[in-house]
Amino acid sequence: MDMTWFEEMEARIPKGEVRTRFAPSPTGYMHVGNLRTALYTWLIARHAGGKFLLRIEDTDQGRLVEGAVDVIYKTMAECHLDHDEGPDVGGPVGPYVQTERRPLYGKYAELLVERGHAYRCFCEKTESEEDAGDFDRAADPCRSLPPEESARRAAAGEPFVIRQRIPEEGTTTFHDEIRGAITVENKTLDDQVLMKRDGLPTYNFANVIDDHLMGITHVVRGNEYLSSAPKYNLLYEGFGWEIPKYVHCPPVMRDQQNKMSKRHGDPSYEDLIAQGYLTDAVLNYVALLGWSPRGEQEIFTLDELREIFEIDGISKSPSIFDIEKLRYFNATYIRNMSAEAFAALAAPWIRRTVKNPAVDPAAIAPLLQQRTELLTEIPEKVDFFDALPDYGAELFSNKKSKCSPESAKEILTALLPRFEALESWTDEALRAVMEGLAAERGEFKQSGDVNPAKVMWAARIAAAGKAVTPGGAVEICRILGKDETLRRLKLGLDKLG
RNA sequence: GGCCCGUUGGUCAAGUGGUUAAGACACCGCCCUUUCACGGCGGUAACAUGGGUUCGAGUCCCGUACGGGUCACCA
Repeated sequence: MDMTWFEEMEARIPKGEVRTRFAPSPTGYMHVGNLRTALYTWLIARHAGGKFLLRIEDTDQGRLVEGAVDVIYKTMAECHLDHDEGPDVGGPVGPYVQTERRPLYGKYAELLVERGHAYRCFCEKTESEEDAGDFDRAADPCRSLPPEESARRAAAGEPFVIRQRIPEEGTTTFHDEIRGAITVENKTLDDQVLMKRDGLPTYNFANVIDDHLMGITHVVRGNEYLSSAPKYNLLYEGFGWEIPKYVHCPPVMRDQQNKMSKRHGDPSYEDLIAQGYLTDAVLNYVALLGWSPRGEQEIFTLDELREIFEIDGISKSPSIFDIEKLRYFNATYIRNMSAEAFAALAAPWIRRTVKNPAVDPAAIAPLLQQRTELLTEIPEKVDFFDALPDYGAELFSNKKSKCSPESAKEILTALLPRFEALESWTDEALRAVMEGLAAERGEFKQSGDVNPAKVMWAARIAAAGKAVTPGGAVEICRILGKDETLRRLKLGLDKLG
């Protein structure tokens, strides 16, 4: 074996900095759980001023999806999770696509065989999954094959897999950053396959090799790998490599029992965006799902998160994804935007139902900002600006403002000529007219102030044709414009007979 | 089944031997209010369970229950 090759590989590894990696397989979409793992991984690197790498794990050709890698790049960029090294930007420890790293793994497996930490197994492949679990290393004759014979049979072309040689006795302890030290007995570990019969590495083996060769200092991944961690450690020890820190994140659940899954119809990141959620709100929510900061603040920018993120704030137990709370975060993000930013964001959603070019979406947006939790609910909220809904006279009845169809008729009758006479069609003017009418009608509050409730209700119903609207009579009439408002008030009077 | 991990209100969660057991979402009530929202104030609601250790346990130890993960030549 050519030792200098291994030394060269070692020499490429950057030292003295925190390095983390996100290693998704290209499935065509981003799970919420994956997004959170990506975020935590990125935060750990950025908090420490280290490097964040992207590695594509595409060894499962069967699951390959066209364009899926682009989805990963696009999502990461959209979420501002920038990477320092990766397939697209290169880096010192490439290639960053697992299929391109294929030639590496066999060499390391052979090295392990030479050192006695792994061995060739020539046994027949077990076909059924049930039997596969029954592999008994004590009974495997290959485990104790003399090295010369093993090498001879391999050279003769006999097919084999390479298995890890787990010590029979003793225990292995590994350290998880979230839970602390965990010790297991070696006899409960199995001689897992490292290299498959087809010469390709298994996932676990490829991971160890790649993480080491890429200088990964913190291996951040799902809880499901917790029980294979001791085997990883034995592998690192077999190579004489430094063991990275493990951060096993608990899963994001859909309910008490089940992980979130596409199969159960749970939304992916892309689905959430399509449902009207904002990227920043999703990231903020997901950051707090399974991790908590020290104080009571909940709304954080990515920069703030990067400042304060600590691994020990990650929780040990699974978290249930609560769409209601995400909704709240989303609403908060919408409210906290500048009016201009919201107007720009809302405009296309307003235009879905408001086609009339005379109505300016920018005028409607301010009415919406405090009333929108999801962008997708905008179109139905503003549809009445485009076309007056078909409504019945009973809509004028309202207990709280003490309005009835009869009083509405009086009000509209009195309002029409005054609106017609209005020179300037502004909020102030409209308000003055309506409050003036209420005063004339003797509608006052206990405090003695004018109570325009009844007038406003009648005007708003006539103008909007809906019981619930964003904004009040004043704003709606102003946006509608004089001609359209007058037309609608007359129409209302018609309905009231 | 073996091994490993976990368990504070409906949900997210703080809490690291002494607290009236935070806070947020949701829910309910009140206030504000031209509808609906926003906002403000208040309320209901939790340490899975049984034993220890200790002057004192949500916090430490052991057992039990429940949940999850894993035990593939899948990733």
